[in-house]
Order: sequence, then C-alpha cells, then structure tokens
Amino acid sequence: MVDQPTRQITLAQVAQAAGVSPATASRALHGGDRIVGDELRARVVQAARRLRYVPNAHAQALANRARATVGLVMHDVSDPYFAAITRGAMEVAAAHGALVMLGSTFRSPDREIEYVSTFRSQRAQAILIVGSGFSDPDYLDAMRAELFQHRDVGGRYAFVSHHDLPGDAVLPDNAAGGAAVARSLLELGHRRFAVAAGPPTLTTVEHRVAGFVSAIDEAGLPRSAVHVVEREFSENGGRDAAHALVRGGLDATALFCVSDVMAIGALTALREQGVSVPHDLSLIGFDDIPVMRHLCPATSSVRLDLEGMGREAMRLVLGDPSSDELGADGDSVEEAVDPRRVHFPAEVVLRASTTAPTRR
Amino acid sequence: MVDQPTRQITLAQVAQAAGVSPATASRALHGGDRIVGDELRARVVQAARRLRYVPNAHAQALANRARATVGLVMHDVSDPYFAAITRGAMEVAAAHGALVMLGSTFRSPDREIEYVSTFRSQRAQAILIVGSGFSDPDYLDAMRAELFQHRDVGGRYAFVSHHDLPGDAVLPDNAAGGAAVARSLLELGHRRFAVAAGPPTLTTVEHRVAGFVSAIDEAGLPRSAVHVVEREFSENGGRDAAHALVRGGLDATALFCVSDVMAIGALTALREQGVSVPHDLSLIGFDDIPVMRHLCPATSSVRLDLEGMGREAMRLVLGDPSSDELGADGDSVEEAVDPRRVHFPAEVVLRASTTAPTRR
DNA sequence: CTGTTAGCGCCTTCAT
DNA sequence: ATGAAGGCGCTAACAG
Repeated sequence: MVDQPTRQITLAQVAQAAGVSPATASRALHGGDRIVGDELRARVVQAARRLRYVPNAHAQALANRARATVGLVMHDVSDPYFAAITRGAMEVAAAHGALVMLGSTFRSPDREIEYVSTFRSQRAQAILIVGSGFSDPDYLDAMRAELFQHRDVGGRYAFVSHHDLPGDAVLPDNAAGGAAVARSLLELGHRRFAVAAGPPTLTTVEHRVAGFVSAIDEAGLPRSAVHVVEREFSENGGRDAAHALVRGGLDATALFCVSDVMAIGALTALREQGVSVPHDLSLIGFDDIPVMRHLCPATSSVRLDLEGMGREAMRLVLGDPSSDELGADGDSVEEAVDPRRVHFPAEVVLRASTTAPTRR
Repeated sequence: MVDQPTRQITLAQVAQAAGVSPATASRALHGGDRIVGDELRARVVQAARRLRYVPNAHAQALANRARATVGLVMHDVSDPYFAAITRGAMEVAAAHGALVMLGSTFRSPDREIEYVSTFRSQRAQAILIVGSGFSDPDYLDAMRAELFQHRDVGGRYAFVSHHDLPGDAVLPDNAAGGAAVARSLLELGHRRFAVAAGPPTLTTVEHRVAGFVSAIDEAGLPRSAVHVVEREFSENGGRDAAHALVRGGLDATALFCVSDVMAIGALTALREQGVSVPHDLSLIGFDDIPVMRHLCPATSSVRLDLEGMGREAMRLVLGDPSSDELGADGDSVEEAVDPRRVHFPAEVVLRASTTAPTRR
C-alpha cells in the first residue's frame, strides 16, 4: 500500500498553530515590519518554520502577489551562443529575484509560439524571445497576436535578434559585422570568397550575408566573387557546406561562416578533406563564442558581447534596478510609445585561421 | 496617460460569448470528446479562439488540473557540461509536454536550497538537482528537509551526480573514470603525475581524484608520484593550476584535469608558458564535452553521455512514457522503497594531447 | 494592530 | 448533456 501523499501545509494551518487569523499570518510573513505585533509575528514565523510552510505560489498569483516570472524562448540551451546569452539573462533575473522558465524550440516556429502561449498561461510578467525570427507571414501573425495579448494584460516582452515585429529588442549589428568581415578579408588580399550560410529565412543569416555581399559590391568586385552555400544553421550544416565547397573545386581563398558553430563544423570537414587552414583557405566565423580561441588553428570570428546582450534584454523587460529610483520625481509616461532598440556592436577578431591568401 | 492594462480574458467571458455556462465551457475545452454536445463545443472553441483565451495556469493549478512542471537546479547553463545535460533533459520534458523552470546556483549551496524551495512553492511536480553536491552537513540537512517535504506532498526528485542524499539518481562512474585515466597513463609509460582538482568538497571532484589515486596505488607507485593541486572548478581554476605546476618545476609528465573546462584553462596557460602539449606534458580532461576534439591539440578526456544522463534523469522523475503501459497488469507498489540509481559508464578517449612521456 | 469577508479563475461534484 | 454551487490557498479591502 502506497502512502497517500500528505496534503500540503497551508497558511491556515500555520495561522491555527500560531493561534491567529490567516490574514495576520499572511501579514506577518510578508507585510512590512510595522504592520503586525512583534509577539504575534514571532509566533507565526516560528510556526511556519516548524511546519516547513512554503506558500503556494499559484494561490498567491491568483490573489495577486505574483512573484516576478520570466519566460525564455530559444533554440537550444546547449548551443554555446544561446547558452552565453542565457547566462547573462539569468544573472540579471537572479538579481531581481525573478524565476526563469525555459522553452527550447529547436528552431520550430510552431513550438516558439506554443511556448509564448504557455508562458502567457503561466502569467509570466515578461517573455524573452532569443534568437533569430522567421520571415514566414503566418508565424509573424500568430506571434504578433500572442505578444500583443500579453502586452495588453500588462506583460512585457523583448527580442534578442531581429524579429520583424514591434517591441523592445537587443540587436547585434549583424549587417555591419558581415561587412566588416568582408573588408578585413579584402584588406588581406582575398578576392574570391565562399560563404557558408544558414537558411535565408532566418533574419540573422540574411543580415550577415547581406552585409558581407554589400561590402564586396562596394569594393567593386563582381557578384561572382562570392559563392554562397546554404545549409543547416548548425555544426553539421557547416560540415556539409565545407564538403560541398571542396567537392566543387574550392574556388575561393577565404571562407566566411555565418556562425561559429558552423565554422567549427567546417573546420572539422576541411581537416578531414586535407584542406589546410589557413594555408589553403582562410576561415572566419561569427559570434566569437568562447571556444574559438582554443581551436586548432585559433579561429577568427566577429565578437559579440553575448552575455551582455542577455543581461540587457533582461533589463529591458524587468527594468533596470538602478532606474527604479529615477521615476521618483514624476511621470514615467512614454513606455510602449516607441520600442527601445539596443544595438550591440560586432567587431572582427582576427586569429591564426585567417591570413593573406597564399595561392591563386 | 498610460492605458490601464486590460483585464485578462477568463473562462467566464468565453462561456458568456458562447452562451453557455462556465462549467460547459471548461468541459468543452478540456474534457473528453463525448462529454459535451457537438454544437456547443464548437461554439465554445470558436469563442475561445476568437477571444484568444488562454487558461490561467495558476487558477488551474489551484483547482487541481496542474500541468506537469519540473524545476532544474544547476550551476550554470553556460557551462558546456550542464548545457549538454540540460539539453537531454529538455528533450524528454518536451516529449512529456512538461514545462521546465531553471535555477542557476553559480555553485552556492544556499542558492541551491533556495531554488528547491521556490520550485516547491511553485508546486513543481518534479525537481532535478544537477551537478555535484556539497559535503557540508548544514547543507545536507536543509536539502534533505526540503526534498522530503516535496516528496511528502507527492513530488518527485532526482539527482544527476552524487549527493550523499537518498533519492533516485543518475550517476557517472567518476571513480572508475579516474582510475581508468590513471591506468591509461601508466600504460603509456608515465610515472609522475599532476592532478588539477577542484575543491574537495564537491563529491564529483573527490571521487575522480580518489579513483585516480587508488589506481596509482594499486600499481605500486608511491603517493609522491601524484601531485594534486586544488583550485577553482572552472576554466580559471585550470589556468591557475597549470601556472602553479609550471612555477613549481613541473615534476610530472602527465596532467589530469578533473574536468574538461579545467583542462581548457590549463591548456591555455601551458601554451602561454611555453609548455608544449603533449611533448612536454600529456594532458587529459574529464567529461568529453563536444569541443575537446576540436582543441589544439585534440584533447583526451573521459567520455560521459551527458545528454543521455539528462534524458535519463528526466525520465526518472517524469516516468518513462513507454513504461506507463507496463503497470497495466498489476501493482506498481515499491516506489521510494529503494531509490533507483542509474550508472553511466565513463570511458577514456585518448587523443593527440596524450602520448608516451618524451622526457624524464 | 487584528479578525472577518470577499473574491482571484478554474474545476468538479451534485443535481437536473 | 448541461447548469449551479462550492472550494483550492491566499491576499486585500473593510471593519473593529
């Protein structure tokens, strides 16, 4: 016979044990210091501790004393890019005492919307959508509807990365970064380029590639100077792209991978194919996740302050703790008038994987 | 003037819009198919959709229709070790439709307990404690109390890694892995060893080091053959340990880092100090996080199926979906009688960073 | 200061 | 098959 689960301990029980009313117990546990007699308060606190009372957050939420709760939607925590952003976000959340709920979409637009809906259902105070959006109109409509509804009941939300949707956002300068890569490579003497890209429906991919291509254009080189290969936005995708490039004769002296994760895949594939980096081919990624410097050879990238982006995004929705005091003097109007968009610079970091071209 | 947040849409409103009672609306939305008339059901569903109704999860929880919710407590998602485990866990959670809440402790015992309490407050159905426990008695008492209370109200919990606490657990064979490292190194001809360890209060560290040392003992070598350096359990700790070793004269031909993250730090430091791996010093880590194979040189490690561990742990608390049908024939008694402990093997993977000693 | 009362939004008997 | 009523645990007015 299995034991029946004991019932949870309620405030009422604590109140009874302390010989007071539930209201007093509630006040003693949460209310300001000067709102309940010292002796009673002590009795209540002690009873609660003895009974190991833990408030029922659901009941509290229903009776409006909601604890700050924020939902995080992202592709996959185990991807170093998202992991770094998440870390920054969690730091700020912790500082606010906010509880974080996590949703992994594994890049499915449907799951993304589903999670937003779930968080809405949980009455999350804020929702963070991390990672590139999709350009599919159905997705956009559904997402917009969810988000607006959330906002209408007083919820906040913000994006990390572009989303073609109104709202606060933390935006890496993807286009500028892509352009900077092109210029760095041009300066080293490269004239024929390969780009390992992800699906163009991801705005991040689109912007990085566009930035790169436009800088090549501006340099007066023909479009044919850059050969774009589209694969999955993952390590395997990078691997596939590299294979395709090598199989196709490798008519390039430099390879730009639109993400570090792809660059890692490409590096592996190139090694397998006997293509030497940087001797046969210069390589550069994007994001500058921590491991890039440790790779063999140390691999160039475009530095983004990932943790900073995570922190900033969380601040956007939770409010900067230090700014709480600012509103003291007057109206904190504006809000939602025009969304705040915080840009993060993207800076090329050249390492051993990138040199001047050594063959023609 | 800021708009007042609109009130959330309630079931009652949906019911009214559909011209039925709240009870009927509730049934139409959740109940089995044959419990409400087709026409009414259609009206309700449509009204709900039109109003973009989302149930209030708190109210549902209070009225006992709780959605599966599991709390995950860990050191830091951005650490690849935890990221991989989390990924596995999230996969299974998603398959169960469970919502995951995340707590980052940044290795503070207090925060760990605090998060368990928070999850308890949220009435999480299950709690997963990921990562090495602490051997501090106060911590153990407090944690035990929290967990037991959770269990008493029907909650489940499980550990990933050792915790000196009763309960289901997924356990990497740390001691065996440490011993295997020692044997591999011995076999290659090494006789003087350095170990970069984390704080011995972490059970994981303790077991890995103990396994290593005992295998050295068994080989008949003196205790002085292994020089243990204790530092932070982090990349910086690995770096510090390597520096200390080099400064101390480096009287060893092989360095065993108790985690890959430490090994990465050590590798960096060694390169900075002009110590060549593996020529001057063989190096091996533990965990085999994905990047190890990409490092320069490719770095040996002890393989652990991190994602598998995460999946298994989540299965332990959520129940294996496929095993749900097993109980069909009879009593699913036992439970809690004796905790389930699932061991995961640790297998040495030798790469370029480890060779026979080349100097004496 | 403290107790009483009335919901928060939903689900689930219990009648019909 | 549907509706009415009660309660989940807590807090926020109101009284005293």
